[in-house]
Amino acid sequence: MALFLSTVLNKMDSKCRVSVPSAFRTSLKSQSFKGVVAFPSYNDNSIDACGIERMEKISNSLDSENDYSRDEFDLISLYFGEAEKLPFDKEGRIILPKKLINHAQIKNNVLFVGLGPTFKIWNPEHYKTKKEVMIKNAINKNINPRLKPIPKGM
Amino acid sequence: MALFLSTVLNKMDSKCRVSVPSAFRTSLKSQSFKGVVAFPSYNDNSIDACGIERMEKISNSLDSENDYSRDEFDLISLYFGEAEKLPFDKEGRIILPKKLINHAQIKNNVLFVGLGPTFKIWNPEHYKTKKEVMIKNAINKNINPRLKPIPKGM
DNA sequence: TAATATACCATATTATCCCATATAATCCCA
DNA sequence: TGGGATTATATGGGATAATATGGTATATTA
Repeated sequence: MALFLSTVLNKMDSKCRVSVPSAFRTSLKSQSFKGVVAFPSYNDNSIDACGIERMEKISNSLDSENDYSRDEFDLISLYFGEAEKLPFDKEGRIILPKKLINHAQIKNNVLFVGLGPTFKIWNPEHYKTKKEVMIKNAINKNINPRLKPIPKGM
Repeated sequence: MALFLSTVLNKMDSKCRVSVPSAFRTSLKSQSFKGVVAFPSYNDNSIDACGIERMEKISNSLDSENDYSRDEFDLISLYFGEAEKLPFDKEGRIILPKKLINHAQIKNNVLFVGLGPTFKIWNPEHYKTKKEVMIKNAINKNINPRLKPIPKGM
């Protein structure tokens, strides 16, 4: 499964094209669909994105035994309706649909932020704000910024 | 899993390249990504680093059953955004990104300090200070410098 | 035909490769 | 065990390739 790391700032042109960071493209190289799957985030004004494999896995899990609640099931279903397949062009760019641009209020600058199995696409200014809020919140609630997993076999 | 030991001092050149100590490279040899993953440390002005396997484990735990609260999840997400995949060149060097150089205030000298499953990259002068503080603190609190197994966390 | 989307080409910038060399570590055999 | 020979490592610089990004031409479709 793909692993997305780091933060990259790129530019969107007049045709709404943006280069997906080279490192992200490399992470996706082995997947069957050459591009990304993107949909509006429900938590904030950003775009969530990942490779097709992840969507296929989620799709399969919906179709077989799972312990999703009715509400969770409904929410996940919504994602599929709003998801877009965005293929790479020859230069490794995708075209951002108007809907997603509006949702994330993207102008010229586009920020790609790795989140492990997924990544987010932001208007950089909004990300800055969001980040500050997250850090402030963590300090307030005294959350230890320690990577707690390493669950087993580490 | 990799095991990083000992302390090595190397130099960063005008292109921000540094040799990763040969022993560290050997520890990483079996991993799929030929390089290191690095991110700013929250606790001090140093760079935390490890192999890709460790990040993959954490990433997988995010994407499957986990007991992270929403706040913890946000905070861990920040790690991925700030982490950088730094591949080895043919000579076993990595290129330190400006962001990390600034965070650790690295000039020419670069100190690699093994920490077991991870290692740290320091400006040697700052490490010296940090070390003195740690030792002083241990003496004050009368901590027994005995190595016991460390169950979890990093 | 107009409007839109896709493919194709050009280029500046940046990162990567490739080679050269000094130093340090290791080997190997007398 | 000593000490020269050999190999590995760290480091420097120039050549080469990849990336991001802009623009033009061709194809689609309304």
